[in-house]
Amino acid sequence: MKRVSIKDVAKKAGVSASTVSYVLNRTPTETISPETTKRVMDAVEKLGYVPNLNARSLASKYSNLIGVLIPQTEPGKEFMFSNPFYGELLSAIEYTARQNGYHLLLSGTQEDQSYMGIAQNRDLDGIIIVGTYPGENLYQLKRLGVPIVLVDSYVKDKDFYTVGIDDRKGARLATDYLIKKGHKKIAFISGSIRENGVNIKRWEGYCDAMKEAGLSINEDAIYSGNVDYNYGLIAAKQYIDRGKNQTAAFITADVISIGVLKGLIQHGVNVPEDFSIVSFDGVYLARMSYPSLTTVSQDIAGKGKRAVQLILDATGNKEKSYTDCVLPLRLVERDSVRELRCE
Amino acid sequence: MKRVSIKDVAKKAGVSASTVSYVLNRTPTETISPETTKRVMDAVEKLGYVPNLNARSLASKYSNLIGVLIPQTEPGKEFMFSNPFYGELLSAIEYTARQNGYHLLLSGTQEDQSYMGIAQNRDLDGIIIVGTYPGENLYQLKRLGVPIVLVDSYVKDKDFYTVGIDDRKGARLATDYLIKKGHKKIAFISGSIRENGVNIKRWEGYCDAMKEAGLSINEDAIYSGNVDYNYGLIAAKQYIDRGKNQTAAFITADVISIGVLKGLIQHGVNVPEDFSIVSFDGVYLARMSYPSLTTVSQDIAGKGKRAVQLILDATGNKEKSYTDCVLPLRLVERDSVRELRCE
DNA sequence: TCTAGTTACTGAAACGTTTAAGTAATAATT
DNA sequence: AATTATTACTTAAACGTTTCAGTAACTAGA
Repeated sequence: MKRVSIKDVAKKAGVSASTVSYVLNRTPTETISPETTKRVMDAVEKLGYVPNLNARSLASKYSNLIGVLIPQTEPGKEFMFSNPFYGELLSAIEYTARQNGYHLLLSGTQEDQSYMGIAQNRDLDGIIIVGTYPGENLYQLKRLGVPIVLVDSYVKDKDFYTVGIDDRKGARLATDYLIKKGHKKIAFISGSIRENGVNIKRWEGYCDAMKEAGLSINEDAIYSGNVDYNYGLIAAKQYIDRGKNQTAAFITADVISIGVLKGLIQHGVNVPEDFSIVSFDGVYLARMSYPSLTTVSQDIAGKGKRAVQLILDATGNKEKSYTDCVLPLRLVERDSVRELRCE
Repeated sequence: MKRVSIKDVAKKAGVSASTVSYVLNRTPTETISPETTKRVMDAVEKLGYVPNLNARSLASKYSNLIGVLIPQTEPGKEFMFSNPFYGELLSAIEYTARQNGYHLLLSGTQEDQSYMGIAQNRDLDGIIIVGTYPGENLYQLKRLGVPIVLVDSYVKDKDFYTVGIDDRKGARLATDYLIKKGHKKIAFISGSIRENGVNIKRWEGYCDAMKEAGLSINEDAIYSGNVDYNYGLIAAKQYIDRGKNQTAAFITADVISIGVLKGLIQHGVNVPEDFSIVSFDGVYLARMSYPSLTTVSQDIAGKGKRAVQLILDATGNKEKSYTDCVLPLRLVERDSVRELRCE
């Protein structure tokens, strides 16, 4: 299966290989006559020539490839996407990249693992890392000298671009909403609360709101586990076991909320009649459930788009603008919250 | 940002570049002494050398890259993954690939678009194409001479490997189940019914079951649209508008079912009390809903795994075994079906 | 008319690997 | 002791591009 190379095109067009390259890349410093251009393009067409991007990237240090690292949420398990948020984000990244002639090199990551092998390998033009934490495996990547975009990370380092949201404010928005609706005993249900992670920010936002409203935060109102459906089931069970001491919850991810919803119903607790939920993310799932979820909705598509654009801009040598990108949030009211009348 | 190359390692270890290459690739025909091996490995370690896979693949025609093409379900829209099935499948593919030292080159596809540009570019070791239809853009790819795995396609061509399920049998399984539960008027709700697609097979399976049971298929029991949540809402509305003439439905995708579920509830039709649903796929979503869905469940993880393995085996020159891979199905009983007592 | 500039190319090195073929030293066979 | 094998390497070509540094022909300026 002989592949057609630039030399074949050159021969057919009766020019040198470099001329073909110049024609194809419209290098602005070179001047090629219209007739030659046409002859080359005809040959390209006729032979069905597609440049080999491996060779191009080897020669030019420019690969049209963006690496995307998404955490493997359950180590050892097959499903990287136990949270649909990742799928939607990836989808937006892929779409934007493709619109701009880029492709994606996708890899799941475990935290203990070096990112280097994945990243150094192929002269990537940029790397998008989702939800990572500070650590050596991350800082190593700086050596590559390519733009790196951190999505949803609280890593403080000027060498990285970031795309995120104001998690603290968002959590506050959610909690305030419940308070406004008359709730006083509000649970906090989230994934694991780790330093420099999004959940700790959301926890802070929750505390902000509670404190400002003069409400106390009881130990037994705090639930923390994995960010997945199963944990939602577990949290619901715990809520029952602990004695149903809250009338509402702020839940930091829609997937968890869906699990909680299911768990509660199984135990005869109805949402929103008996229990109100405001959650976070705004994935598609949030509108699919019954009742649908009132949630702090992120612009997930915007997040992916921005991440790619930051890399494109950085590659195109534009000034490092928007180096930290904070996207807006809005609370979407749906059906999972009941207004509590004052007793 | 000087990258360290094989020559740097060679110099440091006091050997030639080819020796380093031989050490690293454990080429079986070459013999390298233990001492040299150690010296090279030490140098690699010390310099933090990682081979450039672009160069490797240029020289060796072997890239450790698998291309994955997933249909962009809604052209022009950002979400390639409007059906969570794709996310789960991709996830399994990624995991298996990574376990074997491969990475994924991901691209969404529109049907009218040539696959060539995406695929020829980078000396892929194999290509996995999800849910495609016969067409020139597909057959062109044969020229590349790399193994191609078609997932969920009814393309008859011995040059492709396939991984799929028996859609017809699965649909029959679903419909039979409803019939066994006493239903006689059973709707068929699916994505667009196209030649050589999965939906036409599922339609056939539905017909098989109905015919065998001596049940008639009414025009107004057939619903066809997109494979997404929104279409489910629409179908539910149509069901109401057409006069609620069925007691149950076989729905060909869980996402659609979720939409139908929601649409019905909004119109006061309860599942399973007033209407029963058996659907297809077995995505996570199916257990998350309320009521959870009785569904014909595929081994999605197995599908992804098999697809990757077929490529690995083909690359490793093993005999073309399992060239057509049909994975098992099973009906998972959950809460969306009610038994109809005979009247 | 001579020099300097411009236009439209070409030649060849370079990118970082792999791998076929070659070589020198030592070991085994006759 | 001479020949053949084996071991442990090295050399150099090749993979398919890009791009720097020419170069030849023509044009413009003095």
